[in-house]
Amino acid sequence: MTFDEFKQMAMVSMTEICREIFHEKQTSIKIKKEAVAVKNLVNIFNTALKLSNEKGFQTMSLRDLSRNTGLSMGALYSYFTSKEELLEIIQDQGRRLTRKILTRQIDPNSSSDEKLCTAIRTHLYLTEVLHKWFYFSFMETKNLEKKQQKKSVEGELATEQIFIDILKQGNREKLFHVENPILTASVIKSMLQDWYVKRWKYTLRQVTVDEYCNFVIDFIKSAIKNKES
Amino acid sequence: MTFDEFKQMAMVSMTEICREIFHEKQTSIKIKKEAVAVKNLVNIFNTALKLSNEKGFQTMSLRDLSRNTGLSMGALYSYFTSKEELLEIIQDQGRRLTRKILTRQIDPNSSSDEKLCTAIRTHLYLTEVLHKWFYFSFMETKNLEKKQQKKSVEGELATEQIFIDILKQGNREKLFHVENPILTASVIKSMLQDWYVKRWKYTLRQVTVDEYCNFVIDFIKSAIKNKES
DNA sequence: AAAAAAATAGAGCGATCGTTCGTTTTTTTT
DNA sequence: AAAAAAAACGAACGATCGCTCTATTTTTTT
Repeated sequence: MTFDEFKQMAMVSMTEICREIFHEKQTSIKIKKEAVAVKNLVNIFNTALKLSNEKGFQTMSLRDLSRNTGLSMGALYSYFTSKEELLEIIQDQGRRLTRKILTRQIDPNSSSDEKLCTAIRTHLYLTEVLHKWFYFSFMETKNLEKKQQKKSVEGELATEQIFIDILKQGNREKLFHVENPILTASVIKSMLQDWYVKRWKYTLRQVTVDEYCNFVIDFIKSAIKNKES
Repeated sequence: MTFDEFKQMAMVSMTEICREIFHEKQTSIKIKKEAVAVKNLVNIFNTALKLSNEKGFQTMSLRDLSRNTGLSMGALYSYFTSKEELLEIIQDQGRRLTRKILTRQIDPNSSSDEKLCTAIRTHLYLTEVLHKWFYFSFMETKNLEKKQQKKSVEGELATEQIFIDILKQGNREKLFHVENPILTASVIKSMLQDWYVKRWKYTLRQVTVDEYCNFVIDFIKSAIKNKES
């Protein structure tokens, strides 16, 4: 799957998930018609992400959000009951999308070597498409309430576990030689994270997502490949 | 130098720098006596860092800061002219300390191999001791005004340049084989960053700074060492 | 096209924010 | 110990925050 196909898939999923949210949050959302609700939800989420990435969610006032979405204060509060809830919905929406796409991509019957490449590529493509959400999620986690914070941590550790499992499989297959799979997965994840956290740096240096992807795969493989075979 | 020695050095530098700030910011600071000023500045900075790391600088109100430092609102405003300025002073203070310590440690006449180890170790020790500041700086950069943001970016790129230079020296000395020193330095930096950004994860897994340090050095070396020699 | 329902608008509320400033307390000097 | 200087105090101010609620506009149904 190329990056452009990936991008399109994510876009479709975005409105899909807004439709899901509309049906699940009937108690919070005062709007009756799906078409209206979904259209405005997409607008609200995208605008909130844009503003939050510029100056942080806390600093973004709902009047900012009102001005930038073109919706009045009253209209906004037809889609969520509090600013806190908006934060939670956005986080939740991103987690759904991530899970939906990640599990779809990795073929469980492939070799550790292939799995590693696919996992890295998928993760980078995903964070490239959903850059704003990942950056937002990364920055705002500590502002969530404890319960939501826990979900965020679980999501993070789950992603890491995927890499731990791949590395262990690689050890069994004698393709990799990894003494400490946990720390290795940690540093792999830190490299993937850098792509969306320090996005400005790579934009500045005109590094594309495919270039970065290939570089990271080569770097990791030369660090962990089994030299005895 | 062991980690404990390193820790003590940073503590001394902390009050040193508060003394510097006191003398330079005479226009902002209304306090006359150095001893009083330095004592309270240290208190204010440490408390502000603590609160900011819990809930973000923007969310921390000056009444929070007042309560936690034991100083009144009026007293606080004897040490800075605005909340914005406080943010800038803290950022500036951290940058000074980083520069002061990093340049002190690396011996320009050593081999690339040694330099790499020293740079990694020093960076990790430094971020361990000044964890709160590094985390704060990382999280709050986007809330600075453009001019201060630029300083922050410059600091980041300067640190990265240190690694780029070491890698290039390693290529010349035939100790390393690094095709893309810029991207390699980038991912090295991302691993070092993970230590203070995802501190909770390593605390949870009971990984010490020395363990992480040794692991990262091994990982990087096995990725970049010249296999033809 | 009139009536009903749905959606939006935006002024207004109490709370809290950053900041100021006259007063009080503490420290230093005489 | 009295006078002067330095430091700390904390109530008060205007601005802005999240949020609500009624009036108005838009859309749908009859």
